[in-house]
Amino acid sequence: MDRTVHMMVAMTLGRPIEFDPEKALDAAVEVFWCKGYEATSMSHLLTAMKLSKSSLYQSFGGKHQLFIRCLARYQERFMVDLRSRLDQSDSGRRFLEEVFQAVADTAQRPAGAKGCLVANSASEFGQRETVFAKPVAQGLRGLGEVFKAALKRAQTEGDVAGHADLNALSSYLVSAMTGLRTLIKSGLDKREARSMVPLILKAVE
Amino acid sequence: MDRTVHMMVAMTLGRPIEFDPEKALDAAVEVFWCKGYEATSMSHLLTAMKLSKSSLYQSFGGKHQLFIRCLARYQERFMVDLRSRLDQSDSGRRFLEEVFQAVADTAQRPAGAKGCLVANSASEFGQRETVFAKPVAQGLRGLGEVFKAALKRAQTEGDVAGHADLNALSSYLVSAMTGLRTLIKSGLDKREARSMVPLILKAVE
DNA sequence: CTTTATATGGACCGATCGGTCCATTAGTAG
DNA sequence: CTACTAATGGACCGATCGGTCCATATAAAG
Repeated sequence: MDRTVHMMVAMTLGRPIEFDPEKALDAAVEVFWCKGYEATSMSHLLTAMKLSKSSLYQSFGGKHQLFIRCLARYQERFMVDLRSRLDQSDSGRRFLEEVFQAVADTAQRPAGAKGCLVANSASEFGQRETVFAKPVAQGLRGLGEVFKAALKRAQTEGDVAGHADLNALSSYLVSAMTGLRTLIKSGLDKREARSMVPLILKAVE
Repeated sequence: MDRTVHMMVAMTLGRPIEFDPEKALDAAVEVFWCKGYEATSMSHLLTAMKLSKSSLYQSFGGKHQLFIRCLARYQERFMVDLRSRLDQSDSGRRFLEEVFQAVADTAQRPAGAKGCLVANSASEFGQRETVFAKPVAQGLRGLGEVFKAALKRAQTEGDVAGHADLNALSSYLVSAMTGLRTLIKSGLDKREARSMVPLILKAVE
């Protein structure tokens, strides 16, 4: 139907939306990030997102779908930030140091208490909620791939042995990151957190 | 204590209990372990523990208190097992290898999908639920102390440098354990899990 | 204006939440 | 036997859960 072409212009039909969907989504991310999925209620979300129940269901379609959107949004921001850090970093090795140091520095600070939404979700659901298991696993894999890219670069820069198993190493770094964040989340002392970074990176040498 | 003997006789007043409190507690541990605190409902617990609501509230006093009891029970069993493994181990270093290897071997198996109740709780609550934060932090500290004992032993056995910072190292191992379990929980491949163990233990050398 | 389409607020839904209460049951003590 | 104590089953509680529905509001199009 060539009608579609005409309709494109006419898309702005009906009452226009009164909120910024991106802002609302960010607010939802924040809530899920702080409280986890189960502990977050729709009324929490409505308050934080500042919209009515109808609007939420109309625009995001319920808790499950909203959460999946939130996971995706979190993940994308996270990855973009990580990749740009890697690009701007002096070396692959330095990048890894910086990333882990930055996380260690969130110890005993509000940001640290939230942990990582993907890691939190991995822990909350495991393989139990199959709908969430996929995006979560994908999120962890994504993190691993950035680490792998950093390791590859470090290899060319002579900071990592050529024969090193980068798959194992990057999985290890994801695990180390997850563990560090969990400990920080549960209140780990900042000094201790910092002292762990060089130990974590001993595997990368 | 002969005191118990006298009390035993006088204690048997009123209708006797019809269930084994320890079995019931174990069943509750299992449920919390699999589903987490929030996702576990009283009816789940009642079914698993095979007792009536009255009995549960009478004997355990509600979800919060029951969970704290479960945490304690899990922790104690966990610690006893770990310590005996350390005692029976050929060396401190070997003990660490064995422990991490054993965890890696739970990958893609039902046991792996449950994770560790203490680590799960650390992730679920952070410092948010102050009532649970204490036993959880204590649980993680306990694990760290076993690791520290193993490291001390490894030091005397010449497998760990005398100048090594055992506090930092043991915290690191707790973090590594937590991270590994989280990844396994989210479905990590067994081969990958195993390949991570030597990397984790590179910090111990 | 009317028509059309969407957004919004809020009433409402059944189900379930954790928790309380009480009548009944089951045992010991006298 | 009766008296007493404690355990049990189940009715019941208000609150909240996630989710639906509809009347109303607000825009553009004709």
